[in-house]
This record gives sequence, structure tokens and C-alpha cells, in this order.
Amino acid sequence: MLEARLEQANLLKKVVDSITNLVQDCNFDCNDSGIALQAMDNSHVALVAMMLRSDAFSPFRCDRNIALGINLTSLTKVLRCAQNEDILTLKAEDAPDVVNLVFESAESDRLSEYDIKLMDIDQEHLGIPDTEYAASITMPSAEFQRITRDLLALSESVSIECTKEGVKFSCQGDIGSGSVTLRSHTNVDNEDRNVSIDLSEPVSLMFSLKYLSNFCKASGLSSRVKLSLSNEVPLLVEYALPSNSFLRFYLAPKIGDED
Amino acid sequence: MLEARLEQANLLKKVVDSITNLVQDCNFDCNDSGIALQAMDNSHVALVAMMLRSDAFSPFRCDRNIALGINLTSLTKVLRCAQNEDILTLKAEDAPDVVNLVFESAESDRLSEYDIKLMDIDQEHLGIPDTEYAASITMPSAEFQRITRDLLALSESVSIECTKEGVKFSCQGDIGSGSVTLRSHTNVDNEDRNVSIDLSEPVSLMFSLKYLSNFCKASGLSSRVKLSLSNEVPLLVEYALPSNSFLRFYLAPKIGDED
DNA sequence: TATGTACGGT
DNA sequence: ACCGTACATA
Repeated sequence: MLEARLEQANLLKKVVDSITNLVQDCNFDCNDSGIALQAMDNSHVALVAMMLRSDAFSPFRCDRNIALGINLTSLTKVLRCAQNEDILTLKAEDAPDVVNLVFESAESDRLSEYDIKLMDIDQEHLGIPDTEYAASITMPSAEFQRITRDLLALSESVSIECTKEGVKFSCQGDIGSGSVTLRSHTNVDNEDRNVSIDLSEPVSLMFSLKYLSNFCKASGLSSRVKLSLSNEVPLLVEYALPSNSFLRFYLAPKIGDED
Repeated sequence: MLEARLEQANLLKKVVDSITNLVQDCNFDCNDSGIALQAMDNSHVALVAMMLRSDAFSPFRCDRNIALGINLTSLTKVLRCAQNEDILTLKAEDAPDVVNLVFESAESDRLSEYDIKLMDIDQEHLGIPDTEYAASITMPSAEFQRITRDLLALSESVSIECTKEGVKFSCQGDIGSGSVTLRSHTNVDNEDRNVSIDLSEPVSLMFSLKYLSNFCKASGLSSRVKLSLSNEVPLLVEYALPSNSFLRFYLAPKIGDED
């Protein structure tokens, strides 16, 4: 059986809000190391991979591998029933029909409980190779969100060009063109505002802004985001979560880039 | 060529936000004295006239007269890409296809650049006579905004009656009627709250509240607004901007007033 | 359902 | 002045 207690119901809420636009139904794969999720979006252009390690829960118990096939719209509806500081406990049997969610108020004066029916989902489990990327950029997640939002006003695609000195996001559209250039810099006072670039080789790739701005709905999960790029390889957009957990998005580049 | 640097990108943002409900496309007429704009709304009831004098920019350079025909929705999209304290530089060639907007962060660690395609706009340039008005009222812009918003809940039209002693805004509607009367008064402590009236002859005119409340979107540009009226002549609503610049709205009175 | 705009609160 | 929420629209 599974029993996993999460002090911040909000964490799961934000994760699900961040991916519900990309994925309708998916398996939450539970085992003794934690709860993992991996799913491609409908058009098979993007992939979401989440890992909530057992350390993120207290306590965490999972005797066997269990795949919980959940409709994310249903899960969203139930998670909306949690209040802001509620503590969430996920429970399931070993061969479950339902997953059980219990919300406790911090003061334990209120307890809500929901069951969501499970579904069988064909797992198309992709091994994601542990790529060495040519460039990785770590920057404020709010800034990345702002850039994708701004450029989306002009175009559907953005070109990301990265050199040792900086990164340039640019696009062309019907009403005109735009670009935002960030220089790699370190701010001693406020590390959260740093833009740091780790690069072995310059890269230039083009991506769908619609997807990127969908990924950015995860900005509330972490003040920082890491973009990892190599030419002709999917972009990795990663939000670090507490206890070495993470939410990662992969997005295939647009071919015929630089048009 | 034109090159005009505005410390407060926000100023242009607010101006454009204030008029975008009235005008879709219009020319920004640039010459060595500054940047001017004049446009009628679609139904030819209202007229907007803006003047940003060269002194409002630093530096300002404009060698020749250039008319920049801009779609205000596009301009709004691009201006939304400015962050709050960004410095804006407008650039254009002498016979331009595009206008170039550059946003610099105060710390210069971010530079965004946008091009907006220009359009040819038939200029219906009205000479606006420099009328001597029978009455002019200067009052807090927030107060005028509040009055138009309140009365709009009751009616589509407002009657403005002004005497030496005060000004009365009144309306009748289906659910009832309402009026707000302001007495001319001087507040030594807080000049911004003064209501001052300069009158040679009493006036009584009726105007569309919809338009007035649209004009009031400019309230953020100035704490004060000046209303100038003469019988049977368009109302002038004026917001003073820094460096002797201004944003003015003209609105024809409703005929058959006092109904 | 998602996006863009408007408003009110902090 | 900024952010977040709420409403309305597409």
C-alpha cells in the first residue's frame, strides 16, 4: 500500500496546474523511492517528467510498485478542495481502484477526504538519456516567464541563441519583431537574480512559444529555472523542487530553425 | 532620422492605454519640436490630441518631419514588454518601414528590442482653433474619474452646468437620477485637491458618459484635469504632462441637451 | 477551455 | 506602484 503525507498540499496543486494543459491522463508511478510521473503531450512534441522523492514526504510508505492512472482534470478538481495550508496524505491499496486524498488543516480541526477513480493507462515509458548539454542557463523563473509572455505577443516561435556572454531570445511576427538579450551576470546581493551560463559550445535553436509559456506555469514552484540546450536535441526546462525533487519539461526544437 | 529617449517608458504606455479605446491606428508626427498625435475616434465624436515635446526626451533628435503610422494594438503589445522602470528609446529612419523600440533595464543587464511595422494612414489633420472657453474647471483627475464612473451607473449622458460658484454634474436614468456638485475651493494644505473655476459666462452642456469615462483612463498621467467648456462647442479635457507636454480630448456636446 | 482585459487590494 | 484575482470573450 501507499501512504504519503505532504506538508504542503500546495506543492502538488501547483505541479498539477503546471502540467494539466499538456497532459489529460497519466500514471503516477509510486515505489519506495517516491512518486514519479512521465507523460508526453497529445501532439508528442513535449514531455513532462516529475519526480517527488520519498524525502519530500513524511512519512512515506510504499511497499510495492503501484501505477496510479489519474485523470488530471479530476485531480485538479479535488486539489481545489484543499485550503492553502492544508496537509495532504495520498493513500492507495496495492491493486487500487481509487486513490484517496486526505486534507487536514494545520490545526487539525478540519479533515476532508476524497477518492478519485483510477484508470488504466497505457504506459509509453521513455528512457530519457542523461544528456550532456552544450549549454545550460540558470535564471530567475519569473524572468523566463516574462520573456516567453512578451515574445508570444509577436510570434509563435522563439529562437534561443546562447554564447558564453549571454543568451538572446528573439522572434519575428506579423506586427514586427522583438528580442530580449540577457547577459550572464552575478549579483552578490541577490543570488536569485543571477543569470549564469555554463557553455561548452554555442547553440542556436528554435522553439514553440506556446509550449514554453505553458511550461512557465510552473514558475511558482521555484524562483529559478534551468534551460539546457544542445543543437538538434530537445530543450530541457527544469524547476527544482524541495528534497531533490524536480519538475522537468522537454521540448523538441522546431526544424528549419533560423527562418 | 528620429532618436528619442524617454526615461519613463511608462509615460508612453499610459498615454497609449488611454487612447487605444478610441483610436485603432494613427500617425505619430515627429519633428524637431517633439512627437505629436491627433486622431478622431471611429464615430467622429471625439478627438484626441497628444503632444510630447522634445524636452520630455533626453536626448531628442529628429532631423526631418516623419509620420509614423502605427497600429495602437500592436504598440500596446510591444509596450507591455517593457518592465516598469525601463528606459525607452524610439528610433526610426527618415523614410521608415518600421519603428524601433529599445527597452533598457536601469541596471543595463537586460536589453529588449522590438520593431513594429508601420502603415500608411490618411491624415485628416484638423486645425483645432485656440478657443477662448466660457468656463474652465481644474480639479483632481481622480475625482473627475470617480464622478463619471458613478454617473455611468445611472445613465449614458451627463449634464455639466458650471457657474462661478461651482460645477454640477447630473444625470437621469431608468433607476433614478444623480448629481454631484463641486464648489470652487482652495485647499492651502493640498493644492492637488483644489477645484478652481475660471468663468466668463455660465454654461450648461450634455455629454456622453461613455466617452468621458474613456478619457478618464488618462487619470494616471496627471493628478489634475482641466475641463474647458463653451456652449455649443466641444468640451476639452486636458491632462498636463511633464515638460509642457499634454494629452487632450475633445468631445462634441449632445444636441438636444437638458433632456 | 484558454486568453486577454479590468478592477480592487496590498 | 505592483500583483493577483475576477470577469468577459473567443
